[in-house]
Amino acid sequence: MERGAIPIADLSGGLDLQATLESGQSYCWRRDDGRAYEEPFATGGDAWYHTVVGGDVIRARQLDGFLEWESTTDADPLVRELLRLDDDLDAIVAGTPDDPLIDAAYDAFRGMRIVNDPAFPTMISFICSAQMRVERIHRMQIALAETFGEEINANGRTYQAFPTPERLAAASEGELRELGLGYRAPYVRETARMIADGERHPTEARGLPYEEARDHLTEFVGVGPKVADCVLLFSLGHLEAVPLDTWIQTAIEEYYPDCARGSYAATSRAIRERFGGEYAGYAQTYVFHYLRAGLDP
DNA sequence: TAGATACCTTATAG
DNA sequence: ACTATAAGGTATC
Repeated sequence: MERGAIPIADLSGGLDLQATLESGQSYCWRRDDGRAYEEPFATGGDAWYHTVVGGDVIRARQLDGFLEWESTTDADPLVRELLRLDDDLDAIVAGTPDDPLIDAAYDAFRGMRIVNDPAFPTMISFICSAQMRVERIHRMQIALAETFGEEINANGRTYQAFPTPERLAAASEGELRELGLGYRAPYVRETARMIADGERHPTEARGLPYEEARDHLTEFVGVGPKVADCVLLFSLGHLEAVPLDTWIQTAIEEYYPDCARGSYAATSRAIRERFGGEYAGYAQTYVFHYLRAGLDP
């Protein structure tokens, strides 16, 4: 295993690894201790987490001002990329419009970063997220990896990669339902098949203008505008995407009623503008986590 | 094109 | 114990 330590003092805006990984934006990392992410998130800010990317295992934890990592490869650049450590978070916060709710959320969890997860696992996990609680979404992804994922042995431990599109496409609907996916099972299967067959791929949305990118992603089965926004924000670098989930919808009614426009597309445009445009997704993720933690007055 | 409804499964509230 | 309700929505009509 190779190792490294990234000084957090060098990162604009700092880092809160636990908030980053346990705030419900990423389902690609697991705690080494096997603890499920509790609501709103588990205690223990110095826990080890691990993920598998491209056949390599990466472990990471935050301790004493450093982000420590261990990996089967030289993971320094990969860790920076996956956790968007080079985002100028101070500048992003400074550039966000003054707003009591956003300010409070930024103050509460400063250092939380938007993740940059691989596209396929992100798309599947957010298809699974429909009408689900965060902790259960995690368990579903773990079940998928343990059932259909390739095993990787590293440093005397076995890890499971997230399944390939081909493997999930080959699973039966019944097998997926047995893992607790419910009505999402055929969505996962069909979207996996579309990708495995090369009909289209989520990463094609990376270079498109935001709304075109969102429309592109909704071609996948089980992917509506909300899930598309999650994939754009947490995997494809569209930091202006603001997923309109139940928490944000409620916040719009309560704090930004003038942004409620009836349709998803129109409300999306209004709230993106209110949240500062280019980096509106950062504000969304902080507000989401803040509301879910029950910190709003 | 906007609006209503069904949908798996689990956890929690009453 | 038992029913109602809601959980990071989407597809269908």
